[in-house]
Amino acid sequence: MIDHEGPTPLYVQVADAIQARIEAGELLPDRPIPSENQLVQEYGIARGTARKAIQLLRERGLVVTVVGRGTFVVAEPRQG
Amino acid sequence: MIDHEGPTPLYVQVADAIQARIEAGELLPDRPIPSENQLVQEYGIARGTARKAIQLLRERGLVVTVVGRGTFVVAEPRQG
DNA sequence: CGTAATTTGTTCGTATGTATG
DNA sequence: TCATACATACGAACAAATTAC
Repeated sequence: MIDHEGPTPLYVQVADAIQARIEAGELLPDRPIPSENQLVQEYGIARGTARKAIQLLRERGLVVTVVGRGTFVVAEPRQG
Repeated sequence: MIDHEGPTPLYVQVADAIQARIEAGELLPDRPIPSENQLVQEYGIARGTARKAIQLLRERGLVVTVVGRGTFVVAEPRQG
């Protein structure tokens, strides 16, 4: 699922994978995505890599992060 | 007692130190080891580091942890 | 019964050092 | 030199379980 060798950075692959899970309806609006540590487990990556992936998703406007709580799928997947 | 500079990770040093205290009979079977906050004070470390040290001791089969109570020295230090 | 204090569990924020390409 | 990636470590906030009052 994640290619640790290929040219695409891991954090981009992980961000894309999570985005796919959101668009597939596996991860629902206002509900949390897996925690950083869970992403570390699921994808076999370092925490810093998980954080960069989540940061990418924030920049894409797909999630919001709350300290001490987690990162949540935004209610409106892009809109005004 | 704890070397904050050397190559050995702090959490390993702290785990080793606690194990030594168990083997020396300072920390007795079925009795609690110092709480995470006490370890923070005693060793001048962060709580996360104390938790990683305790996790190591659990993996070594030396202690068991109970939520809201504490971490206890196992009755049988390895046996069948 | 409710409240507070203690203790472990979980989560994100940040910084540093190391290694690789 | 820079980006990527991992490991370590400290800090802060939030949460749940237990115990004392």
